[in-house]
Amino acid sequence: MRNVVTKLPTVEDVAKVAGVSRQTVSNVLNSPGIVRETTRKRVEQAIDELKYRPSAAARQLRTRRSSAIGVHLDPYSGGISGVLLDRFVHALTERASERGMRVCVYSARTPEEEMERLGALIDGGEIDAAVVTGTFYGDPRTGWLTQKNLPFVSFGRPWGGDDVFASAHSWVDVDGAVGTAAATTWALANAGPRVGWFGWPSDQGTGDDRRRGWQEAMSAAGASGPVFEVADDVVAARQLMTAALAEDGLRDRLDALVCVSDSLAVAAHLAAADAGRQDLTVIGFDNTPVAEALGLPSVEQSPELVAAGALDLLMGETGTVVAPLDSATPAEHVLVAPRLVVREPALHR
Amino acid sequence: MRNVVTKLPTVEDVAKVAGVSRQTVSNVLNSPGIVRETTRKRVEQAIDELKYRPSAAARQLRTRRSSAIGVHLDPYSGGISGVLLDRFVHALTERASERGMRVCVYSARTPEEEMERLGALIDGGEIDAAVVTGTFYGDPRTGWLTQKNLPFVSFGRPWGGDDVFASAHSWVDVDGAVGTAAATTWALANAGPRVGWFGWPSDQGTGDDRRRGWQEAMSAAGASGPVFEVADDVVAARQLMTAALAEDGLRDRLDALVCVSDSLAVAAHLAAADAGRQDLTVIGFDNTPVAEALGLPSVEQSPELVAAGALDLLMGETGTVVAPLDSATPAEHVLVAPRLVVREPALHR
DNA sequence: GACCAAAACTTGATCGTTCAAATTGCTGCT
DNA sequence: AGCAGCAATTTGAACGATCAAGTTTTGGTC
Repeated sequence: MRNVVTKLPTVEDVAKVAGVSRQTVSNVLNSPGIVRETTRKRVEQAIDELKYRPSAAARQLRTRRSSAIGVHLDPYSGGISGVLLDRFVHALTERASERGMRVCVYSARTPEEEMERLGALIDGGEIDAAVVTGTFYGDPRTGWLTQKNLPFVSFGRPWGGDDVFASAHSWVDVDGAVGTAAATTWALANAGPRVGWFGWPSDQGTGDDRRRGWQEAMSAAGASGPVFEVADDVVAARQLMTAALAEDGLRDRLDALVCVSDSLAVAAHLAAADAGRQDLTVIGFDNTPVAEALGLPSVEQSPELVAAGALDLLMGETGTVVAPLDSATPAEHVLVAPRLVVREPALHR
Repeated sequence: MRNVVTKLPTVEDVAKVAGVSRQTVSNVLNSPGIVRETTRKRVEQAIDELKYRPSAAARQLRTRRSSAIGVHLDPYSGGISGVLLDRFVHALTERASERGMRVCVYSARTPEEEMERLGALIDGGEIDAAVVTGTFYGDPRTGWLTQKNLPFVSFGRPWGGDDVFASAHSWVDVDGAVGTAAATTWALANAGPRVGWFGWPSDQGTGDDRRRGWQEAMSAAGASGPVFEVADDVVAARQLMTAALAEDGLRDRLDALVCVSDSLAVAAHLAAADAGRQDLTVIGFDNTPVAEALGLPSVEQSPELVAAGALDLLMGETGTVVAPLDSATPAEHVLVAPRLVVREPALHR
């Protein structure tokens, strides 16, 4: 087979074969409704015959739409939490391609570098919208994007705003408090009344939100339990928990631990096993492969739902193009309720 | 601040400000060498002043290059192994943007669907090259891509070809055998002579390659050990290993286990602990967060090196554009040597 | 059959860049 | 001075699609 690099067919070529004009071919592709049935069939056949595919670049140049969404890949932190974002990116890619959109990923080590990268993508017309992840207290990116007038959604609430629901931009997030509340309620029912909290130091964000869920569920049940705080590091967390179980004689006065992350849950589980309390109910958050492997129950964030929500906000529930920013329509929000994945504790007795 | 959507500046605008022609501006951007120093400075200043950024679409239309690389995101399998590919995608994105390339990800559930997606990207001129991951025995994608005449690299050898090094396409891979050999040698020196293999059923690919490393290191040392095989599933693997340790009275006749994956290593570690052999040296493969969390030694694949290798093959060691396919230059290969990450076994006594 | 409105289709212009070819300016040599 | 040769710069055309504004066809009504 000769490997001839023939010129790719264009609308013009298709038009010639189908005996119509350029524009009619274009219409068959973009607004089939306005083309007569018989003509459409003829054009479609010509398209198949020539194996025609529209040139993305030409279309993009003319329409000023790229049909691409930019997504930041957070720096690989070497920990457990990265898995969640990867699932999110994955789901976003699948949903996006179902709606005729592509996903363009980029990386940056700092918010400043990220804005530089994003700026090039935006001004170069390479993306129609962006999804920013991991928003934090005082995040400069959201304001910058708003000012740039680019449609975007953040995965993560705008923490620290005066009124979260009056936020100027759209966001999707997981309702952490609902997740930890579910975990706490389940623990109270299945393990006993003495349910502790194992979390991060106060951060005005995700961590506090999750802790609130535990707190409220405990109050509602008229119960109370100890609180431990440590950074998201397995080794440090394990040491802390080992010490705590030993020192306070806490070993036998604890029925369960609700944890802010799977990292801490793993640490707590290992520390408990060291102390001869393999039976201690430890519940994680994120449902990462680690929790699965160890058989620990964990709160599942459903990044797939988050991704779908992000696209709905950008494109409307059924739309096929990114809706332009319109200061009239207010920003919207999606809060996904997570779900507790219960695992068989018998597995690791 | 009024939110005026002013027309973005074009080469023409820059040219006017700098008092030169379109083409000279273009030259400053693409071949600065042929522009006189003083002129270049003037143009660069005009660019800064207007905050000009070239339109990706227009450039792409004219040059027939998109400066984008397509990468498949494998379906999220819910397991541990996905982490490795995510690190690879991540590293690829970073390296690519250093070389002025973007990364466009896409997803597909089957090879057929993948070829469909890729076909649209290729014919639409959206990507200049592709990276395919997870090649398997009899993979239809590589031949198809070769026929499509698109530059590509596979992460993973063309398993099952007659002569791997005569392969028609470029690939990058990790030398699994070197990794397991290192693990085995280390185990022989630090744990004892009775080192077993815990792997997958024969697959004519990755798994067999890794087993070979263990086999050869054992032979070289004049040692031998038991072999266990099971699919990559923590629960099933744990059951099998628990049974094995009990039945054969193997419990006290084993010094270490070299495993084909971290999943199996975790399973083996848990089974060993159940049997009162917390001290059993268990070595994993992939160095995922799970191994890190449990403090298990593991073979690190360095997906960062793999990504760099893939780009070198596509663009040359220093190039800034994808080299066109040239049947004269033979396909090339990069084999990355993995590295054993030793962890403190004392941690989890 | 004449007329009109709506539907169906066509034509010229345009998006912003780079290629190819033409032009201008400069240097050194005879 | 004349001119070759090279460096620096400019000009017209093209990439392949869609938009906006035209023209033709269709079908219904009297």
